[in-house]
Amino acid sequence: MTRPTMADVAARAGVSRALVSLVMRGSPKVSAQRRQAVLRAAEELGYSPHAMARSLASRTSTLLGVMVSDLHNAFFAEVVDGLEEVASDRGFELIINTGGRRAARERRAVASLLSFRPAGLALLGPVVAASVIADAAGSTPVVLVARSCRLSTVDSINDDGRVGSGLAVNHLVRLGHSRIVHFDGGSGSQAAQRRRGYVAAMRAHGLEPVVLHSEYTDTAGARTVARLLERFDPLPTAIVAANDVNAIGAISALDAVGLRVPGDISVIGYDNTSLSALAHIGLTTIDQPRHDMGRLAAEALLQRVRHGRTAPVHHLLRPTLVERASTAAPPGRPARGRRQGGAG
Amino acid sequence: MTRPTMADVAARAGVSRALVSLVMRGSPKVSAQRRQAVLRAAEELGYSPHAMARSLASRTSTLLGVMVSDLHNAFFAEVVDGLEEVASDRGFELIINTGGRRAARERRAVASLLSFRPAGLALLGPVVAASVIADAAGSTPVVLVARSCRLSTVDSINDDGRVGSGLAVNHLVRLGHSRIVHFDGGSGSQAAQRRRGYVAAMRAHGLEPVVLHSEYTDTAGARTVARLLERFDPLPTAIVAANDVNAIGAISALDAVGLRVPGDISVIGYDNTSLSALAHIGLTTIDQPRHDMGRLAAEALLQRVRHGRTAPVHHLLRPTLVERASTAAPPGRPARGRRQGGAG
DNA sequence: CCAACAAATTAGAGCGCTCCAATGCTGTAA
DNA sequence: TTACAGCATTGGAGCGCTCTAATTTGTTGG
Repeated sequence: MTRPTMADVAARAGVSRALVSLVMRGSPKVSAQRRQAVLRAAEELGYSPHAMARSLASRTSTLLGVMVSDLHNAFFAEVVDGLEEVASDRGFELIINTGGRRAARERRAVASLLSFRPAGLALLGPVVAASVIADAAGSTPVVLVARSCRLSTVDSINDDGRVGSGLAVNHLVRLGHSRIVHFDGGSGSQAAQRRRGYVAAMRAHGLEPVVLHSEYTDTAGARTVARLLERFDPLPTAIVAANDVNAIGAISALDAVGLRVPGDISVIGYDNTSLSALAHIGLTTIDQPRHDMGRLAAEALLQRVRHGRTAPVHHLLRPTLVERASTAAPPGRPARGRRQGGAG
Repeated sequence: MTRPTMADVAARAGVSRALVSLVMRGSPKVSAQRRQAVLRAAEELGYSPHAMARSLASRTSTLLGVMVSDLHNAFFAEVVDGLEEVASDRGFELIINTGGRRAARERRAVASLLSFRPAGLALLGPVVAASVIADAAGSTPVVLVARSCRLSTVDSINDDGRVGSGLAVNHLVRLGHSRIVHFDGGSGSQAAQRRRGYVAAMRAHGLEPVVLHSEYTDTAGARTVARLLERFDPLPTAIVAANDVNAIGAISALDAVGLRVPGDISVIGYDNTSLSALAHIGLTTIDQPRHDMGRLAAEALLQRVRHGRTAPVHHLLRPTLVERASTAAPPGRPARGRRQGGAG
């Protein structure tokens, strides 16, 4: 029942425990003959090294702690996926727990992860106080994802919500739009940045920004369309929605009153969820490189671990425009194909 | 830099290391006075026990290994969420890696998890050979999720795809439908079971089953509608789609030729993805209790760990019908509200 | 044939903890 | 006073490994 240990392998191979240790760690200073003997003995006994004992003895860890505010959220699940990819590639494992967006639970979750003395700690969308983060950073490298916090001791990975909204506005302006409104995400995360990006981009084009309060849900998107119809005449020709779900709600509300997307009005989402990619919906949207964020987070930790970097890095990733079928030239303009610009 | 150990706390509190150990484990056989002293010393030094050293010494683990075939997939992400909920509730942590649906990688992933000597191992949708699973089960409790494999040593958690399709058919029959077709999921996971459940339920109602080959994508759903329109006259009055995405594709294709859902034809999905809940779509669908599957998986492991259960358990969860707006009585029948039955 | 050196191997302490057996300490009964 | 509980406390071995320093083995040159 109890698994074989290094001593068992050593006994079977007729060598010392230390030699088995060297073989297991792939040391070059072992004769080919003994190596074979050890490997065979290990094979026969079904031996594999005990990672915890190894970690304790060597005072190093191959564990990366990950505190996810909410795994249910597809955004974080993909970040974790990216983290895992890099980690396992480099021989590290992820140890994960969640904080449920509650500071007290997050604090306990972080403490629990730290009790394993991980090589590093990634906090995904934490709501916990900066002091807790600083504390953690005192005992292991820490990287923050989707949370900015300019401590001098932690790395951070964020996407640039301002740039994203700017891309959306630029795309619409290029198509010929000028009456472009923004449905904002209220108090949701990143909403403020997206709003600022929209306003800045509009001003940069000499256009008047119009922000309608909304939320990150489809019903909010639909309600905001209703307000739009009441208050605006003429209607705007394009909507920069708070996110994809909000855009879907807006589109269905427009559809319900006989307005065609993109024929009468263009709509652009944000997040590039799997939703937006459905052929039926074909939503033009802004993609956040979630997977890359996870990868970069892992890289940041491993750089500190393996290369002893101490200066903080702060990645601000550029989102990209994913053009699909919900945007086109405004009505009255020459109808062009979905591709703007180009030689045709 | 280096964190304080038990010896540091003992020295500061003026007691032995063993006493500190007792206090840390909450033993009742410590005088209140010493306990205070130890706790204060620990507090002052910022001491917290080293989980790995503890685990090594006590020959127990508070780690549950989780091998996910694909975290990118929302289904598994939610299962992990359920696992995590129960685990952290019981003082366990999850250690996670992925196998990318490739047997060789999965084998390595499992080995890597086992090297931490976890208290148990959950395999989510593994494709690896049964022998590998049996091996793992030799050294720690194992639970399989979304993979049936009747080894006598492992537990399993699955949803019953046959029951789910049966629910869909029953629902439609109750609404008055009799010409009900199934778009199947081809060779996708669970597709065969859903197909069998559909066929069996139709036969049970004395109806003729009609299965059209399709796939788990929206474009496949649309293509299959095209085939339906070519070949069937009269058209069926209801479609049991392969899954939600397939249903969305079907609905948009029906919409494109002027057929109304549910006015002209009812459509029912499968999976209850976040997609189906959008107000705009309002897809009637079959819900798999993903979160519960994760919870049950964790419970199964912990029962073996804590209560020494050895007999395998095999949970086959009943999916449930989630009624929304894409199903109604067939045309020609008295139009009723969305709720069938009842006193009204 | 032996010193000198490099390469291969090993003994043993130690990582931070748990756990068992042993110790000290009080108070009560004989 | 001694004996003996009963409880609180402690010493020390040991969990499975790594790592340093020491030892053994093998090779070469004088």
